[in-house]
Amino acid sequence: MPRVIGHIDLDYFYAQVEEVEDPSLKGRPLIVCVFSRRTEDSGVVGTANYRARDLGVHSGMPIVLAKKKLEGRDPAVIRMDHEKYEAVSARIMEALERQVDVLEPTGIDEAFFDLTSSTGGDYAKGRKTAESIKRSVLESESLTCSVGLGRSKVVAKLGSDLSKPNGLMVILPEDTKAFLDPLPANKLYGVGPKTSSALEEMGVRKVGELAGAPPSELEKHFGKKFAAYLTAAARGTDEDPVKAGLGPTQFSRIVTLKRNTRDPHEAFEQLSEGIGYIHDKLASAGKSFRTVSAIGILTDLSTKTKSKTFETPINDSVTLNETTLVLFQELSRSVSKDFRRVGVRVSGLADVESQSSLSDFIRPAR
DNA sequence: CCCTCGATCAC
DNA sequence: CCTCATATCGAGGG
Repeated sequence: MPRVIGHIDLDYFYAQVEEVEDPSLKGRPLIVCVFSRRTEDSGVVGTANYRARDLGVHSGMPIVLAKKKLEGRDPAVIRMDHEKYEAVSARIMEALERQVDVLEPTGIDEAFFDLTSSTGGDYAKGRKTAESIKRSVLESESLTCSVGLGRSKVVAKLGSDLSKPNGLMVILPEDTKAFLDPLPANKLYGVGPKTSSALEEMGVRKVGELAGAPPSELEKHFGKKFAAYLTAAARGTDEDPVKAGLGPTQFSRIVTLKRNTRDPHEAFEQLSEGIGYIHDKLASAGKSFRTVSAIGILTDLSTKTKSKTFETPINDSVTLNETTLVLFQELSRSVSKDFRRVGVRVSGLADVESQSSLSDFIRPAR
């Protein structure tokens, strides 16, 4: 029996949340911005509403450029408030949990879900559930979303993508091939700019062409694993299951420096708030870590990292701070350009609880 | 098998 | 002009 997989995507999420909070923004082009505080308007657009998108603005665009495009259009410019969107997202995800068999959040504004067992593979039932999900998000949070339903994650994601905003697209298993074949290959989940241009060089532009491409050719360019994924994705036969949300496995924070430098103390100084933030995240998640990484983004925007892994999990802030500084001292010696941005990451997370829990002293039977 | 690091993706 | 966070993979070294 084919699976019934869904993907839900909250429409232009940050901007829509702002519109709900202040409906007077609705008629105007709106951009939610990440200010880097380097200069007055340095930074990028996080999300734009459709009014702004119609005028050529998109996420990732420098704020200065977006403002130019919106000049004379009475634009609303709002600073991103991540905590606010996080809270809305958490409420929605919690409600979704109760309406599907398995929920796998993949970002603040999107999630995969599985309806196979509750629908018994009946797509008409699946559509009903999807409609009811859309209704409940609208009623509880006044937010529109887009939902795709199909036999695999890749197909479901395409459905939500192609139907947005406020859409619902159901791709029946028997229609999958006709649906996929004519699409541009770069629409597929996992096919970004690099993969896309490599595919183009081999003469592959459509999903249908990718589906029929010789495996040996794909493996040569992308390696065995990714090649197999591409073929399955293009055929709508990727079997990747929807996995119930497993907690985070790393936390990181990156800041843009006020001015370029390679002085490790200056980098550390400007990052110290970020390190405090990481420590708070660890504490509230009840996690310790084994690995710390210092991250440097150089003036040419290339990335350099240096990391250290401890024998046993750590959770004290002194060690975190000291280690970060040392790593930056080492990192700055290895670079020939200044840092533009610096960051810190902790990974290899472990539950603080489990460190001294009874289970650690019980040898698993073999 | 583990660690380190860069690359890629997508947000 | 160029933010920020996370997961995953593969190469290279041990």
